Amino acid sequence: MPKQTFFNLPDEKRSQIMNAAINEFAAYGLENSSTNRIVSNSGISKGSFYQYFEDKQDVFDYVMTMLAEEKIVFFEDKYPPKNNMDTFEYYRWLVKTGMEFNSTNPLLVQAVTRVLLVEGQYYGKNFEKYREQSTQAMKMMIEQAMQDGEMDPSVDMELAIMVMETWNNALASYFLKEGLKQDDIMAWVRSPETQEKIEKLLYIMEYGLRKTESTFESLA
Amino acid sequence: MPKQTFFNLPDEKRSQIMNAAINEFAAYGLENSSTNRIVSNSGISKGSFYQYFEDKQDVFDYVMTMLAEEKIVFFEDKYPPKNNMDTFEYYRWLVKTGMEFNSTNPLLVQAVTRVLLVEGQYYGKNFEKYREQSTQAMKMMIEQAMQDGEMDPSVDMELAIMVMETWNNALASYFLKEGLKQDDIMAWVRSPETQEKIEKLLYIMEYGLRKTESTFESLA
DNA sequence: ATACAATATGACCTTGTGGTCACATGACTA
DNA sequence: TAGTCATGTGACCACAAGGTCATATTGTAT
Repeated sequence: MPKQTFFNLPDEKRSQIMNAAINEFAAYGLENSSTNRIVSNSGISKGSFYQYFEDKQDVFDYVMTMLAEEKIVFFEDKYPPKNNMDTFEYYRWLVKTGMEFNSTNPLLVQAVTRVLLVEGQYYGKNFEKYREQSTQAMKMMIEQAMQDGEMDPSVDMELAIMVMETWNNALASYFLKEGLKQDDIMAWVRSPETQEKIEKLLYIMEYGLRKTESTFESLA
Repeated sequence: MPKQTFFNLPDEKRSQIMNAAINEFAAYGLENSSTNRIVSNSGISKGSFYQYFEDKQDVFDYVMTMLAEEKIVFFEDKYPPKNNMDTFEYYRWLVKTGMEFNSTNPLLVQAVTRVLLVEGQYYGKNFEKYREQSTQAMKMMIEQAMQDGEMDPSVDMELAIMVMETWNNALASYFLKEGLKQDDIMAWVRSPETQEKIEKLLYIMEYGLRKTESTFESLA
């Protein structure tokens, strides 16, 4: 956690510093980030930096906290369009709403994703609590789906989690790779083309690549 | 490419150097690797290093070349168990044989995977040719599957490639995360447990997570 | 044995890093 | 006005990085 001095700062200065940090982490990750650059890009002195934070890990932890808090606020007043949804339908809603959230602060998402996934910190000890939290949520969803007879029972829990984590990561990567090119990222996410792409991907997750009786019909 | 002096070296010394380099890249990636450590771990002097290589990118390029060459040699005398295989069956064979190859030199695989996927160099210019090569191979496989009516035609080419790349990466990550813990990695790959796990994963890729009429039966 | 080219060496260079600290500034109190 | 204390500052530190180069060593041909 940052020191008290940091929280005593005027809002504008605080967000200047955090913006510089987020930019740095998004561009360089945690290991290759430079406190010198963060300092010079946020217009504070080296000495001040160390009066606000313990070290750069401390800054990054706070970036993670910011993301978590913003996500909670964002989802607070979002509810699925209807009750008693099919689990897969619910997951589709989650994915789409998650993408809308990502659009509200893509750099923040990129910074965290880069460090957790790309730098592999996700499986380190520092982030165990976040990981367990998200795994737990997926577990509940999968159990629900199995109870309701929606999910193939020959797929065991461990495997199902791996599959869903894989898709979550793939979707996040897709969002960052394509989305960050756009001028208006939210418009891009909401466009019929992107929506159909997501639908199709999730359709493949549900029904697989192989041709069977049931076949995807454009939902556009 | 390394300089001629490097290829003049006795075999043992050459492989000492390359082993040190592979260990370094596997542990630290390319950006965070240290020529100083490579030098001291391979028992040569700093000066010699720069008489063999331009810089560390040069070393890594050669690591890539080694992997490609070893892979070609390995696959040279491996043929699918039967002709006229279903494309998905062929892909399953490819994945399993690929895992056997990975077991023959897991550190080399880890070094390259770490830099390409984890460090994101895969999408940079340096590796365009490797990427296009593998994309091309997948494209051919998918086209074949579509022609034969095996693959869902509502899945367009771009999407199918993304799905298969996603699974290739996920399988590679799984192999590195679990396999490197094992004493005898080849035995682990060939064990019925691992084989069934792969079968199940590929089954999900084919048929999806949702419960339908056809359901996975243990193949053990 | 001599001469010459190829190879090997590590001290040294610059640059950037994370981190410290003696001091300057400024706001608030007595 | 004088004193106090939180905040701000940048020169400075030790260290590791990638890379260079004058010199030492080795191998080979005559």
